[in-house]
Amino acid sequence: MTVRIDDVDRKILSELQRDASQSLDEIARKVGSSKTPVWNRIRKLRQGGVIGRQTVILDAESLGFEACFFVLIRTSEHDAVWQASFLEALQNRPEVQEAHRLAGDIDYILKVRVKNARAYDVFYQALISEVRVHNVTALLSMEEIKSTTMLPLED
Amino acid sequence: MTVRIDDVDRKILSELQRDASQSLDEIARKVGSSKTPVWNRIRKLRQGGVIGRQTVILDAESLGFEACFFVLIRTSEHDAVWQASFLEALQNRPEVQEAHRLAGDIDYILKVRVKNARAYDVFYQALISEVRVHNVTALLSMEEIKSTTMLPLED
DNA sequence: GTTGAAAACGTCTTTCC
DNA sequence: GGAAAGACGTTTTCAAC
Repeated sequence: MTVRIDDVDRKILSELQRDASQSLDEIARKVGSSKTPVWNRIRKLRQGGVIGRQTVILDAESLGFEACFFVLIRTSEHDAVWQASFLEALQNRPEVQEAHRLAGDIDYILKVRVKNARAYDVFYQALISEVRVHNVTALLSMEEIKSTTMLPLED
Repeated sequence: MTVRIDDVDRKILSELQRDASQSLDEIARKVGSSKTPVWNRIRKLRQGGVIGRQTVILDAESLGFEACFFVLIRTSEHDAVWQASFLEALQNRPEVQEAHRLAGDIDYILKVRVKNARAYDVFYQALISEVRVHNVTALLSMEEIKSTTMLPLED
């Protein structure tokens, strides 16, 4: 169930990720087409799951989220039950913004956004009491140099 | 120049990050207010930089971005010139979705989204030819368990 | 600070080429 | 598949309370 994506689709997606508040007319002009075909393509891409949530990016600092940690996790348990409970714990914690299962030596990496170091400790204590992990390393971000959700669609 | 944010603002922001395509009426109803005041608050939050870009989240896999790496970087150079050139290199590379300067042992972490392992190698070779780095470790994501830009505003 | 109304604008559908 | 047009809803402004 894969959607076929051509160059015009890619241009539309590129515009939408740059600024999702643009009007159809504006997008149509930029991609060299007109309202109806652009609208049909967007609908197709939405239905195909290529276009997901429409959202606004908020400024974390203004809202008091002043600490960001990358957490490297090693575990000794690799069975399905453990994995399911770990996964659920991550999904339920809103401070976890990203979670990836990794290849190699380190098993998981998390990106955790919290108000301050104390809030991270609360998170950490809660997590290790819920699921067994072998080894945890927290990397504290001093400065967010770059942060984007944009995919580079124009090659 | 900090914007004061109250509970109503937080509810509005929360709704906007959940679904930025909602109408003013809908948001107003949910936060227990009406169109005009909600509109004025949103404008204030936008001007104050609390609300940033409005975007759509695209499905990386559908678009052929099948590899995601977290890159841990150690450097021996810490002078301002080196840092500026490193920063610029990261800003100019669209495959770098996140870049943080860290406290401690590891100096930087990047999140790099590419089409495949070969594309990562191209990126890596280009980066180390542009700026001197002491040590680089790449962590390959096998599975994106969670990925969100939402901040937990309701405490 | 809220309400309500009006004008401008955008979306989505339908019809025709 | 694309253009045009229309019905409908939304945004934005403004005047009154």
